[in-house]
Amino acid sequence: MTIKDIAKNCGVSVSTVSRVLNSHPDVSEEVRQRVLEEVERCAYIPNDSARNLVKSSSDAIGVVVRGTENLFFSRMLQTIGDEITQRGYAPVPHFIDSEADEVKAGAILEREKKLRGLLFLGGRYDYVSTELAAIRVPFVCCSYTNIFGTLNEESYSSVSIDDRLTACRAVGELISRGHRRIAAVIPARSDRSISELRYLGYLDALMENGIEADSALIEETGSFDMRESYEGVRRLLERTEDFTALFMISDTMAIAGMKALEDCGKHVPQDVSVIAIDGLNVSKYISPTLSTMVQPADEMARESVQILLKMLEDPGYSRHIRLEAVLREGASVRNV
Amino acid sequence: MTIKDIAKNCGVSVSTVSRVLNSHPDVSEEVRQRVLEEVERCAYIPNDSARNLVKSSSDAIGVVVRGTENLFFSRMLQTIGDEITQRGYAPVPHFIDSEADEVKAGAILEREKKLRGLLFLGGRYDYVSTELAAIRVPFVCCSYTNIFGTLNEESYSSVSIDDRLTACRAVGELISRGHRRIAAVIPARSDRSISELRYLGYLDALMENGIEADSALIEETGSFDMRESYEGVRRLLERTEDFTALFMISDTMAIAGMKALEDCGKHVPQDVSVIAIDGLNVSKYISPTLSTMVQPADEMARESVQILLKMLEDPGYSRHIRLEAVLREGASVRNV
DNA sequence: CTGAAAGCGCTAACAC
DNA sequence: GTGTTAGCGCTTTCAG
Repeated sequence: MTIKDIAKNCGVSVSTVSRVLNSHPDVSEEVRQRVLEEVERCAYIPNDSARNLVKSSSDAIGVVVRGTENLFFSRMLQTIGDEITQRGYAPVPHFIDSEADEVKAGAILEREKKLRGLLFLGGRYDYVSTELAAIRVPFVCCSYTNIFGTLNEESYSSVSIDDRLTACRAVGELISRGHRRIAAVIPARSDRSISELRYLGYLDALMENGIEADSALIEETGSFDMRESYEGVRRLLERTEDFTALFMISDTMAIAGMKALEDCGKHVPQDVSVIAIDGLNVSKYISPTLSTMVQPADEMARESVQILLKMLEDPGYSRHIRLEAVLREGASVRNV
Repeated sequence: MTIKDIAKNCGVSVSTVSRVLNSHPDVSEEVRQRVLEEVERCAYIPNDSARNLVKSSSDAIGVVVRGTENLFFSRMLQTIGDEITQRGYAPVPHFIDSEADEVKAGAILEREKKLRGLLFLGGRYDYVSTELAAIRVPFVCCSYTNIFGTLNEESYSSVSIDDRLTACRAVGELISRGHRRIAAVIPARSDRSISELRYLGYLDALMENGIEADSALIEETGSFDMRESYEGVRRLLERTEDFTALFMISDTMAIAGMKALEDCGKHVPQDVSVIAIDGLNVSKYISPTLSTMVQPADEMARESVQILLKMLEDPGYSRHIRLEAVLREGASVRNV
């Protein structure tokens, strides 16, 4: 069933059917009705590949979301979609695996949908410019930066929190509450990515306050997985109990970590204070509620779209914005 | 940059380039190398729309995932993808909003990617056959059923738990532990969907055990949202404290509900026992751990793929499988 | 082994 | 208002 069949069945030409399908004005009401009925009757659906192929441009903006389990991203996607629509463009969301190559996915999407621009929700922190050659439209890295890469700053935009600074503030909060022995459970010390950045922020805070980092207080987990976080905290506890606070680099890790503490007889926050980064919704509904640095998801989403649209108008425009994560105080931290 | 440009730059024809790109054997090694280098140099990416358009068939199986925030689905998608790949087909995942029309999305995807079959992860429970006319390939409803609809059983397959029975078992568990006053907080009593089914299961359990349903113990929330669940439980508590157990129809709702109980001074499970359905990972990491009926995600995923593949081989084949959800005991239920 | 050419289904000039 | 037609970028016969 193609547009030809519909045309034939209605006794009109394909262009007329095409006009009806695309709500062009130059069609008599009578013909429009006839075509619409036939389309309905046949449950005809236009072939999108053919449409995209012939279209020379569009008002489409691709949104590549990396990691389908990331609640943080799916929430932002909502705002981004609304914002794009409201500005007269059409969002084209595309989910990929958290291990997948977002640049490649973006490049394919760009050609397929004739995109005007791209928004990446999550991606690598270490692009080099040659691999970005495949992307020929303006793009914004949303919620991450290219701090470990060598990209020319003018060639793209980014909107995110300052991960290192935020981690530093989180740990600083613990220190200001009197904690000195602060453990950290992290996926990796040097993944050239978010884990490394937040770990560096942890070190910064210690340094700033004249506290010596103790490697016995640092445990690596290999991933952001809850099970691994749980086990990481248990390993930490087996090695030493000599700490009063625990810094976790994500909310989900913190939730699993708190459970490990409880299971080992350590009460939060009486025995151990816990602080994290992200500000997920669920963190408000656990006991005790988690103290966490909230990423301004909505603002991040809106800023990203705004910047991208400005890049479309004005080639050469680019911005790198660091938004502030603010502490949402829960009940997981106490003064010592 | 199209296949033509590559061909021209290499001094060969487009068909030769196409052959190289699709790893056909009939190309001299020398030419293959030349083409590959040029492709690399130009960061050329074939246009997928054009490919899909010209392709007459494929080994692609569409997986329409409804609801991007559903952790349960993203976990199943992994297994489904692996299983499809292993069987020699190619999974084409496609995420849509939880409010979106999965049938339409599936139909579009089917034509665009020339799918052999479709797998729906989440969808409406009340299809009528006319709206399914748009789908011309075998499909399996995964994790839900068409119990409120009028679809011909032979025209499709489904794999899911028996929601009503599972709810009945969950509440039955509470009753067997001595509870008689059992409250329920649900999105809706009659949404022709999962909420209604699980609510009916709740009523079944009461009925079977000669307990009269008390509408004062039932609170509707309007959605599965955590905030709404939290507020629902608070409303319930304001109205009555005369219950010893609480049935929540999903894990996330239960987590928020437990928080509401705690915030109102009700300890779980000392004052109120809580049980739910789903078996999310996170439910193992909250305090107290949640007692919940676990949906066999992996088995569901694998069965779905298996059935779909059989439907491809044997048109006319169809199955409707109800898998069993098993209780994962947490610490949220006590005997009274 | 390689090239020429016929479409895949659709849109958008361009005629009438 | 409506029809005709030239591609969009690619794969795939069919010749050579």
